[in-house]
Amino acid sequence: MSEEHIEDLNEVMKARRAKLAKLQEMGVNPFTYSFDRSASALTILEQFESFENKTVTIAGRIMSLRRMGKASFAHIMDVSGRIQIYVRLDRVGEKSFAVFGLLDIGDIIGVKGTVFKTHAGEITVLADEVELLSKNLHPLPIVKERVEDGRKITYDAFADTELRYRQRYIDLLVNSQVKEIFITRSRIISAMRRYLDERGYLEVETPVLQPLYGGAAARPFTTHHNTLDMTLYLRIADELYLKRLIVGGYEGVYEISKDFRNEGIDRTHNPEFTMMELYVAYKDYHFMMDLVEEMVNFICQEVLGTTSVTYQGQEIDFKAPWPRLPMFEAIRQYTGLDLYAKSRDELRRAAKTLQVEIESFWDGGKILDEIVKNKVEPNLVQPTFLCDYPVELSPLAKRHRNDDRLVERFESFVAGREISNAFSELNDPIDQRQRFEQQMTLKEAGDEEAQMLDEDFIHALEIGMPPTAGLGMGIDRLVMFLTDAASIRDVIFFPTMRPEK
RNA sequence: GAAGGUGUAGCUCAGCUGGUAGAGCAGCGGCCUUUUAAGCCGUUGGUCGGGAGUUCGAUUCUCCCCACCUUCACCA
Repeated sequence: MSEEHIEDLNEVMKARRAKLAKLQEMGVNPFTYSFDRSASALTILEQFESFENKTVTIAGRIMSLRRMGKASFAHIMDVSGRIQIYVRLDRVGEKSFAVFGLLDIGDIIGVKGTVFKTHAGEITVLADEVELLSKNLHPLPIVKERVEDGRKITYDAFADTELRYRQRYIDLLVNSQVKEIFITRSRIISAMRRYLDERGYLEVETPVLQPLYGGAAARPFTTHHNTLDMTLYLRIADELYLKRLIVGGYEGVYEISKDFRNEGIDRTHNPEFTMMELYVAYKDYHFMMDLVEEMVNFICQEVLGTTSVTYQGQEIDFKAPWPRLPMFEAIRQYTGLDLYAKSRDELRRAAKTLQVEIESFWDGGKILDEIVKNKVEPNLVQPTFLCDYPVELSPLAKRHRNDDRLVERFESFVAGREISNAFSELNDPIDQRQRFEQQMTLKEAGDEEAQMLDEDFIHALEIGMPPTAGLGMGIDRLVMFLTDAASIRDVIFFPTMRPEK
């Protein structure tokens, strides 16, 4: 603060500081300690009849200011909303009115006054006392709104996406719908917790820093521990640790946490994102499909009061049950080709026919995955379970009870995007070792996302894991669907950005 | 990683084929005691993302760099 160069500040900021100095000369502390409130803006607006002509104390940030000589109107905003205040010289006295004259949009104030309705019909607090609580020194974007024919028209919206993400605190202040999105996000997560807690699942925490990463196909972030002098990875998934807890005797555990994947950024991917993983003993993937449907329905009802939403112009209904579409049937349906039990070369030809680009080192599973990604997934607009994946794609999933080529796995899709991934967990340690070894082969062949062999995890399986169903659900994407957000950055407070130079 | 787009006052934007910048809002001064995108009068404010080049002269043309957006690639 002492290093601040006043001469570098622009005119507006200089004016703010001049006012700050003036206020201090007048004996006003511009950064106070606390303030007792008796009501929020919203409760006064909603319960006007019981507040009319009563005294209230409220606090909030000045968001608009209309001075008219010896009287002023302003809107102040607290977490619940905005309410107008009316400050008159003859009511607050000369000193207070002079202090009020030095206030700006962006200042945080406390007001004691009487609730009434103006001639124009707006519920307003007629101030008896106004107290500055925190001075604004950097001007806020001024966003003005007008209601015409019931529609809200916004003038000079704070719309620069880069600034909105970098300075989210401003975005939250001036774009009211942004605050709503994040409140909805919170409610979604808390509804999910409630659903899981009510069913007796135990919320747990497992390591973020891991000597071996696993549980998903992804490139990790690497870091280093000084004292141990060892490389550690930021987790790409919780899976292998949560399954160790099932081995340890818990019968239902879940974790809601950040995972980190060192990959591209676009509107559905952020390097750190929130994942919910759940493992339930003695259950299989059929149980997990039922659970996903039911849990998402529960969340929709709790948060939105309905299961149908509009996402980017598309009507989507989460109402259970969702279709359960075996992968090879889906491929038949959307490409006309039957790719079941085809050789790698046959799959290559199919990819070529379908104009799906593939890499030379890919095995049959990976080629299939690419075909599904391009030809099937975009069609899955309404919530759908795509199930029964080829075994090569799922090194941690259990073989299908009726088909050795497949695993008991499903992913759920909405608007062409995956929101969950689950399977009957592989608990045969011998099979698991072979799958890991196959992954190692892929890794050597150049697949950077192939998984690493985790001896301790196999050791755990050798101790014995009950049959278990496991689930991973991307929270950010779920939030996107329920808030109609086009970009993952709209549902993450502080998305990863390059630093400003 | 590739292609395209954008970057001008605190905010939202305008600036045609090069002549060193404008508007509205905000700010500042004045008038105004039920206004509300308050109004009226006056006024301040910009290394035109950064750097280099071409030119008598660059916000405008060229090149490099930076950030963001979109699409693709990659990725759940």
